[in-house]
Amino acid sequence: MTSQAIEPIAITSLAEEAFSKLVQLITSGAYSPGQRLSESELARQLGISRGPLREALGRLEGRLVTRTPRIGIRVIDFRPEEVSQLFLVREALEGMAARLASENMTTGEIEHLRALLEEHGRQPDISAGQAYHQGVGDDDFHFATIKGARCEHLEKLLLDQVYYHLRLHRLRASAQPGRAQAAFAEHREILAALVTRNPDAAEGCMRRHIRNARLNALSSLAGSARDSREERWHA
Amino acid sequence: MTSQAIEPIAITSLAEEAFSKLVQLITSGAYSPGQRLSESELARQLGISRGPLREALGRLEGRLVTRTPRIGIRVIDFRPEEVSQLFLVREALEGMAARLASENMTTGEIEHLRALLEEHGRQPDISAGQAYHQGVGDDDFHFATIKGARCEHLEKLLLDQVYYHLRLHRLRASAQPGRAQAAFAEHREILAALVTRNPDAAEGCMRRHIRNARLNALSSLAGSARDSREERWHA
DNA sequence: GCAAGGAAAACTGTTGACAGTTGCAAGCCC
DNA sequence: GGGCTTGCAACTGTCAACAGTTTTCCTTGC
Repeated sequence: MTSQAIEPIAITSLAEEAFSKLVQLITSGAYSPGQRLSESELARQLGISRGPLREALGRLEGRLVTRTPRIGIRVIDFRPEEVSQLFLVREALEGMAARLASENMTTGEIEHLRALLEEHGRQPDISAGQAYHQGVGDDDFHFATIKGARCEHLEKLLLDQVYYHLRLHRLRASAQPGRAQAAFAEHREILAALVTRNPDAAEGCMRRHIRNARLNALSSLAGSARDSREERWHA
Repeated sequence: MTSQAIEPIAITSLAEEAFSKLVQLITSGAYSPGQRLSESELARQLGISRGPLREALGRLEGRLVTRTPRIGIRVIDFRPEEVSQLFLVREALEGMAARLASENMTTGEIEHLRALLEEHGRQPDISAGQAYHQGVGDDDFHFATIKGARCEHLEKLLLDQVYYHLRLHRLRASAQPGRAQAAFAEHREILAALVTRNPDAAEGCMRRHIRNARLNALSSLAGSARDSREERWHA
């Protein structure tokens, strides 16, 4: 007898798979903000009938698309003042996340964060003031901090909504000279507050960091420089 | 010639109407947290085919219902620690809303809020420590404060998500003796900060108020007293 | 050349039918 | 009596067809 465990077949549906696929397509830039999505065309491309597709699009409604009855579906498109608001929401939620992280993160997680920043600090682009390339997933400073907060609601709002919106709008970093360095320095201040388990400092530093990111994003929008599809939504 | 303006016919769809109807049904308590919803039965009761209903349920997914493929739909049901988290999110968002309201509310709006509290203060139930009956819509202190913040993202998150969840779970107020009076007093402190246009004070008072509401809700849950369907999600 | 109108194509919204799956009840066996 | 198995009804997931609406393109007239 072999002790090979049999993996259960993952149960899914076409609607679910279409939803995931569309989230990935939209947030990766395959469609621009404001772009019209044709249900008929999408169904053809995905190789499914329109029923489950409509269901998936329903799930996306109010998150990444807007639907006008009888007209169709568009990828959401924020006005500049809405982008600004997004950072206010982010400030509130990520400030709270940092506060909770200072209380709930394990020693190992904080160490991971420290090592992450150390590695980030070796990027030549930062000292040159050009860019701050962050990792993805666990290697992203913000992602790791949010996870460390141990608050599913917060996490869900940030990762499944706020961050999608940031990605969709390609908010640029380092448009201002020296911003990459400043962002990195701010990360280090946040880490210091986490290490000392100081909730007020953690929240305060994170909020200031997001406020600076907001100012940076706003000046980018003022320049109307939407020429790059490179994802820089952070700092 | 009459100058009677002709109102355009509102364009909607069965899916949209079903969505609105379901939101109302779920948040008004027609279905309990965790309850199974039958698509076949709902379609019969609403008098529509299952297509648009599935679309409406798709929109509700991740907001007020969870779907398990091939099994069906359930009204969301938060564990106690998730309820607690909901108040942390609320604290962050409503704290920010109060900050923005102190900066953005018109004199008329602040006056309306003052009049609202004055009227609330005449409720005999409050001095008796029994309950704090709040109005609905514009006559609700929190609702009015959030509107006064002038931040659509914040408003949408709070009114279309956080508050739905609070209503769904029937979080009780005034379970602790004296809570109604304390809640009312806290409202007045928030108002004072708004009147003086002090963002830090407004945020600080609102956050403390929500923290106290959280403690109150948690002690209600500890008592496992879910015997009333009366909607008291506030204080 | 431009604007208006009409026709056709493509689209969106909805329904009903079919296939596969799940849950419940009844029957049988120990 | 309890547990297990089987069968059937009801359900969920999907598709294709139909009806109504919108968009696009072409023609005509000024």
